[in-house]
Amino acid sequence: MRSQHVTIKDIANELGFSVSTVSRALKNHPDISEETKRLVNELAEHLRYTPNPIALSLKNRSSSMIGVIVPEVVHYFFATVISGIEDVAERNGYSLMLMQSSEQLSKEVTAVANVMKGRVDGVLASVSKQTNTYEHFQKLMDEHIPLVFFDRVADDVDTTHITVDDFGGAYSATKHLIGQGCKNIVHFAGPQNRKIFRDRLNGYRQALENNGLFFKPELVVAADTLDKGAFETQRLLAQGVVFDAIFAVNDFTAAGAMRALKEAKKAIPQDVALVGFGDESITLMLEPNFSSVHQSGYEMGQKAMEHLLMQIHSEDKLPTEQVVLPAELVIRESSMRLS
Amino acid sequence: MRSQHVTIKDIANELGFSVSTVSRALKNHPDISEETKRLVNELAEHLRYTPNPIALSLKNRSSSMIGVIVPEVVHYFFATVISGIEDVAERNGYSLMLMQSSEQLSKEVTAVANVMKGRVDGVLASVSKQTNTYEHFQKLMDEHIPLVFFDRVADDVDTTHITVDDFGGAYSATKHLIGQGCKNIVHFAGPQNRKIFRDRLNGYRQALENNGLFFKPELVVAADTLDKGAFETQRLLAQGVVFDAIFAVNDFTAAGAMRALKEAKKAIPQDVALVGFGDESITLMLEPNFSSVHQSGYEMGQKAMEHLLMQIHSEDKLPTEQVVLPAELVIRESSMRLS
DNA sequence: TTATCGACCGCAAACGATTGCGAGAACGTT
DNA sequence: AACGTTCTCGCAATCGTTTGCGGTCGATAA
Repeated sequence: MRSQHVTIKDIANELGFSVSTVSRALKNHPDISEETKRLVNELAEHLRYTPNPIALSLKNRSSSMIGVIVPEVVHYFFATVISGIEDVAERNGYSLMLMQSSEQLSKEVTAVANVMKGRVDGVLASVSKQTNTYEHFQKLMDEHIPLVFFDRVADDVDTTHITVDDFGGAYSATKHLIGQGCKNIVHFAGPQNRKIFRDRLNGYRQALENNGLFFKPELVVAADTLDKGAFETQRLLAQGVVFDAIFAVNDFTAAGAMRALKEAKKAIPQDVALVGFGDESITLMLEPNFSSVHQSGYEMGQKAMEHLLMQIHSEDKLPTEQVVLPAELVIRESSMRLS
Repeated sequence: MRSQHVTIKDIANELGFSVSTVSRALKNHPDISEETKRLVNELAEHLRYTPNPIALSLKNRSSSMIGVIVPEVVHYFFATVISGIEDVAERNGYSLMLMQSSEQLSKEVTAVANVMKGRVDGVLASVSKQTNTYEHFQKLMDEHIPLVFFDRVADDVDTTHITVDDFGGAYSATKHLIGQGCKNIVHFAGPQNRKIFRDRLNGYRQALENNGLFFKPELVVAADTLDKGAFETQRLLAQGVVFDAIFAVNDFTAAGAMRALKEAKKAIPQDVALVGFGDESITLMLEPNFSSVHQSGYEMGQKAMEHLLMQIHSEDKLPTEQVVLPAELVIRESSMRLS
């Protein structure tokens, strides 16, 4: 059961004009007399006429819809990005078509196919952890559908990327810990097939080497969840590995580490200082509040949408840009050893 | 710059058939010879023809799009709901058009207006905290656009609601605290213009009265954020109000209360037991882990979408349903006084 | 030979809106 | 009186697809 929308034709019939006259009257076209415009506009108002956007889409070959493909909506960071996208889109008269890949390549491919049928004017995407081929995105490019990647980018596809300065954020976090007198800094690292996680590791490493410390492979541990963070921290302590700081690839891992440290009666930050990445809300919920590298998903979403709009509105292909948003270290109790 | 999609007409011209023949051939219509079908399908495949969904929308007066209106995407609960909606929608060939009201009535009205122009086949909505009039939703109903509310429902609008058993959840949380020996249970309550918050308060009250305790208005405090939870807890302590448990309307408020209690050196749960609502991830991140009423947003999203699909596919208006999902208390350290 | 009948395919309208072009009326200009 | 203008408005094509109705052609039956 669908609603019966009032159309231009309804107005035309009622008034005895042709649809073209009504259309022009509504757009204030000079060819139409004031009297006719008045009649048409009054009736349109009375009938609550609104133009059918689907018909307009067909005519104009543009839908005012933006396809958004994210790995998971439930990740706080992605949720903030979506929020930023939505705000800019809404302000510019665009709507969002949301699809999630659930970190699966197959669903990502489906989503891209969906989007390629011509439903959308452009696409914003962040690739799934599973993605190792970029053909589907390349097809999008081949069809000349504007595409902008954010956060998790497809390195091979030649289009605009919006990322945060993972390297710089990791660098300043590590440097900060060194400044606090830490000598043996553990890094809980994420999967190295993703550039963002490699960058964080590299930033950590570079900061060590630039500040008179050695990079010790045994202090780099694969851990990117709360449970792994707790488990690996316990393991390090049990194995008697000497360390006085932990820089975690994300806040959940840091939270896990904190739990294990507390259980082992280690003082934070005196025995072990702690810095996370992401500056999620839990940094303020745990005690001590812990330091983290702030990355604004909201801002990323805004920037991504703005760049996409520029591409959509431009006549010819714009040069691709690599936008890197600053990642700012927020220092809190968990890493303040000096006063 | 838009892509040049291949259309049925392209195939028709290439092969020298009319568009009608091509259309029928693609749909395996009996009027078309096998030979023609083969030619058409081969060329369609070769040209990677995909039907233009916008043209189909216009023709069929249905867009296969569902409008989703939520207060905030960044709330974990809503993110899980969206995830549930998306899964069911995707499985049924529907796409999501996402809009957020940012808890503002004005943006909610805009979103509804957007959706009413005929872009969508149905709407799923959860109303903003600010919303106190339901005219905009009523208009949707008047236009016969299928509408299902979830979580925060508009009581006045006669349509299907999907909620969790807020009353039951609050009841069992409170009863549990009483069972643990608590005599003076504080309730941090949400805005009472929302039914869900009223229900939680009522569940709390009913549990008290059914279990031999008096309902004391001074123990009900308006607080629904982390900061307010912390602040009001401090205030209660400072004013010397006697209480041995807190049941908070959501987990963030509970987290705030926990912080204030820790600062005041109150033992949890010995001095004050604590139960939240929502079972968000922080319940496991804080120490002690705190009890909470679990509500499955994912399931709610699925149910909402399923009910909406039923309405969309039905010829005539279905009777409205009030679906109440169970809210299950998850007991953790923060409220286990007896062993 | 003619009527009948499948088999196969095209015309055109329709969905709702836009727009180039042309047409009719009224008016003024030589 | 003949012509040119200006003001208003309608026709019809277009966007991509579907579908009722009709038309053509060859074959078979009468």
